[in-house]
This record gives sequence, structure tokens and C-alpha cells, in this order.
Amino acid sequence: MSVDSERSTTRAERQAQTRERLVEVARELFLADGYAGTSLDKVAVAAGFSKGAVYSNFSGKEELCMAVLDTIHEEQIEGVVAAFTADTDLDGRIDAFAAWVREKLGKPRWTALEVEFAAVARQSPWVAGELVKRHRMLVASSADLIDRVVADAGLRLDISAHKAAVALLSLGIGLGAMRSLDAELDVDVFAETMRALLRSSTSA
Amino acid sequence: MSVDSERSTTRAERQAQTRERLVEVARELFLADGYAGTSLDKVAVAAGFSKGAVYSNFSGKEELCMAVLDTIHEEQIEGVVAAFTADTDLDGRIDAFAAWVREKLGKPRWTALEVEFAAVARQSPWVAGELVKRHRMLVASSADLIDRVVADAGLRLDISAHKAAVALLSLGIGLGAMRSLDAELDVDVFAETMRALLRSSTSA
DNA sequence: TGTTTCGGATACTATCGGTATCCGAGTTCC
DNA sequence: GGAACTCGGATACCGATAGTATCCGAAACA
Repeated sequence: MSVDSERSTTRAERQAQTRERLVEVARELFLADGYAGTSLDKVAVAAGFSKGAVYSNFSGKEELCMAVLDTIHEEQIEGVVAAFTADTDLDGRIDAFAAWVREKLGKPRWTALEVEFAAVARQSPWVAGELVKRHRMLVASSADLIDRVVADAGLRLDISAHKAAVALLSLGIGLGAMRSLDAELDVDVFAETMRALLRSSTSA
Repeated sequence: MSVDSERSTTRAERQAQTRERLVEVARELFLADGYAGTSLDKVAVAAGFSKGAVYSNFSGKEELCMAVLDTIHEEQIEGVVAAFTADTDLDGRIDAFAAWVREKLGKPRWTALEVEFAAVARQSPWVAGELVKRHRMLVASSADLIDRVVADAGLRLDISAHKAAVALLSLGIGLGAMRSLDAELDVDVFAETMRALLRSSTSA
């Protein structure tokens, strides 16, 4: 346990920095070129390391990408919650959320990565398990959020909040996937469908 | 131009048979193990040929998979049209369609392949272009179908048939992708969302 | 200061998509 | 009917890349 105040970086800190830098660079490359299109060597070199650094910080490509996605998810959730807790009425909140969706699905590099990585799960039980965990968590939080927002507006959904959450997430994923293929696809479909879902609710 | 009635197979016929057999075997393997999980060598050997046979019938793995997907699409479209032209009222048709969706999304090997292959498009302009062509065709036919069915029932959608088609397709894709990860996912969400979309229509 | 630990580098292997080349049966033309 | 040619499919090879085995040197420790 050194007390050398000069060397500001202990070994663990250095490794943490390395890991962070790798995730940072990998995030850019994965988003730009996709999962398959990004080799670990490219990531390592772009970060100023060798492939060995990747493997001593992650079990492999899958875990690296999972770490990248986790940083992305954090930001996305933040954005959604912000939209839905905006200090207006339900319509205003839906508008804010729709705007967020439009922005995120408009440049769909993120959803494309998400979908591509989900495909990897087919070959990797570990990825499948981790994604299911995150997915269930996401559905549960979304359902909670929907419940709160709808109750806040004095309504009661005809469909369960859980099902609404699944529908909206699926729609977002599917729309993102299609949009990443076809740039001309109209993304406003999401907002309209959401309104249709919420319209089928009665005042509590 | 031989008139030998005994040799039933000319060279072109043989090649067509080879191609057909390759697609057939590839379809099984792609559906079972996914795109990435299926090597061309496996396909060739399982079909009783060598990799050379694949490359003299297809430009590569992508074209082979596209051929496989085309055979699948043909069957799927048939199923959907059958459901929606069943000789009952709108509710009955929706029920038939919902049942079809439940069956197809329940064992989601097909949607998983679809989504995985869509991810390939990111690295391949050719795949992207071909998929966009098919996708637009599918949206257009679906919109037509919806238009006819809704008009048949004496209704008028609030949302455009085109947008409804995009929404339903996206939802199906997204739900299929999620379902292929999480076997416990409730697929009936699709039917409920579809009803919510159609409920937001007024009698013409 | 000698010893141990371990993060990261280097060298190597295996897999797989794709290319170049070859062979021989089927086709054509005289 | 036989010589010349065509081309579907086989074989051998290349390049990229995920993953593994091993090594090195500096930090941590006693």
C-alpha cells in the first residue's frame, strides 16, 4: 500500500482508465461500423493499446459490446424519464417523448447496434441471458413509468401497463431496425401508435 | 440439343436441382442455427456438395440467404392473405390473423433470421438495397390489404393504411426479435395493439 | 532489495468467407 | 461419330479476425 503522493495512479486506477478508454473508443466504432464491422484489433489500436488489453479487461468481444450498450442505455433511460416527467400535462409529455423518439430513431445507429447485438444472442447463451435480464428490467421500469404517468393524468389504461410497455418497446425496436435499412421511413408512426394505445383508456 | 429420352436431366436442369437443393438445406440450417452460425461449408456438405457448388450457384452467402428468405416470404404472405380474406366479418379476420401471428411469433426462428440478416445489411449495400425493395413491397401490399379489409367492414381508419402497415410490421419484427430472446414474452400484445389501432377508426 | 503479481504485448491457432484454378462430363459442331 | 469446347462443381489456397498461450516489465509487497 504505497503512500507515494506523487504517483497519482495506482495499478487498479490505471486499469480502470484503460477499461474506460476501451469502452469509449469501442462505443464510437461499434456505433459507426456495427458489431460485425468492428474488429477488436481496430478498437485496441484506436485506443492506443493492443488486443491483449482488451482481453485482460473483458472476457471477449461480447462483453465489451455489452459494456458499451450499458453506457448507452443509461443515457437513453435518462432521456425517456426526463421526457415523461416534464412538468406539463399528459399531451405535453407525450409530445416530449415523441420528439425524443424521433430524434433517436432518426439517426438509428444505436437501434441498429442493439438489434445486431441481439442477433448475436442466438449463438451465445451468455449474451442471451444478459440481454433478457436487461430487457425485463426495462419493461418493468417502462410499465411503472406508464402507470405513474397515466394515473397522474387521471386515466386508466384498457390495456395493462406491462403490455403497453412491451408494445412500445417492440415497436421502437422494429421501427429502428426498419429505419436503419430505409432512411425514408416515416418515424412518426411511433407517436401515432402510442396515441392510439393511450387513447384506448378511460378516465379513472 | 439431344433428344435422348432416357437421360431426363440436361445440364441446366441438373444445376437447377443443385440450386434448389442448396436453398432447401440452407433454409433448414439458417433457421436452426442462424446466419452467422451456419457456414457455407456446412450447407454444401449437408446438401452433398462442396463449397464450389454454392459459389457457382450464388454470388456468396448473402445471395444464398436472400434466396432462402424469399422462399419463406412467399409462404408467409400466403398465410396472411388467407387469414385476412377468410369469409367472416372483420373481427373474425382479425382473430384469424392474430392466431397466425401467435403461431409464427411463438416459435420465432424465422423472425430471428430476418432480423439477423437485416443486421448484415449494415455491412453490405447489396443486402440493404434488396431488403429495402422487399420491405417497401411488403408495406405497400399490407397497406392495400388493410385498406380493402377495413373498407369491406365499412370503416375508415383514422391513421393512414400505410402508417398502420408500417406500425404492424415494425411491431411484428420487434416483438419477434424480443421473443427470440425471451421465450416467456407474451405475444398476444400484438393482437391487442392491432385492435387498438383499428379501434381508432370511425364508420365510413 | 529480492520476490511476487498481473496488466498489457506478442505470437500463434482455428474458423470461415471468398478467390483462383482445375477436372471431367456434357454439349456442340464438323 | 469424333474432336473441340463449355461450364458446373471440386480442390487448394488466401486474408481477416476472434480467441488462446505465453511472455515481459513495472508496480506492489515483505
